[in-house]
Amino acid sequence: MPQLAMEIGAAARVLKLLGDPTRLTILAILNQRECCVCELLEVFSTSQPAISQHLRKLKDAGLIQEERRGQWVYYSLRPQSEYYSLLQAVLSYVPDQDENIRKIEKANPAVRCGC
Amino acid sequence: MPQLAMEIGAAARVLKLLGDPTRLTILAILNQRECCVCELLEVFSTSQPAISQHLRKLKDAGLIQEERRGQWVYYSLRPQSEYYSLLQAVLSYVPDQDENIRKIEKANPAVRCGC
DNA sequence: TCAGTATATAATTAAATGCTTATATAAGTC
DNA sequence: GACTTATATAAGCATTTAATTATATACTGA
Repeated sequence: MPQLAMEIGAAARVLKLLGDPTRLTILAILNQRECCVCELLEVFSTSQPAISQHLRKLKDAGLIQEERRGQWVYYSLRPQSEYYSLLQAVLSYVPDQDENIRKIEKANPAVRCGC
Repeated sequence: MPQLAMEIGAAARVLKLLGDPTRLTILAILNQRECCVCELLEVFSTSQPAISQHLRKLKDAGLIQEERRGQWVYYSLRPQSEYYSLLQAVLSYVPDQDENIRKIEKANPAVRCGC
């Protein structure tokens, strides 16, 4: 069902953000599970600053939110976003990220010591 | 309802095409009515080659199709596209283009003589 | 306070993007 | 065939984008 119509320029701006494979994958992952940066790093073969910069763009657009917990910063989707349902609609066309999440959980980078 | 999952890189490529305000508007217009290039030109304050170049990208991606009729080339959405339902989902969040279509019909550039 | 880990920011660069102008192609009219 | 209209293509250019490397900041724990 269509939502409230948004300005077309604003929609294009959001879609442009989604139109990058790294960002789209980040969003698809965050749609299944919040993650910190070092967890997302496990998924991509790119540098940490590159991921941080993508996250910043998504945050600036209000699509995601961050929450610091100790030394980690956890990112999650921001359901209050005006574009949340557009995002959900798009993500429903994207494959689930179980594989990538398995990769994250296997590496388990956010916990260094199991003592 | 989610469709068959598509490759995430392919989805990003399509979304990148949608992430331009001119192209997104073109698609929203074509979703309501087929148009030739000179009709689309009425809507945007940009050059004819710019519009043709956007149309070519959309055609290369299989999102639209062209049909020549005399000196005019009419463009329309391509429902057979693998991405048609993603496109429809996105367009449902975009305002209707009645205003732009009125502009086209008022100018009526594809017919020069009413005799 | 120092060392280590997590993350962000800044500066630089290469590549991609979208526009413009100029020109080519195609069809229609006389 | 010459002229006009519609559209496409090519070349050039300015801007944007996404990456990299280097560095700064924030937190943790000894």
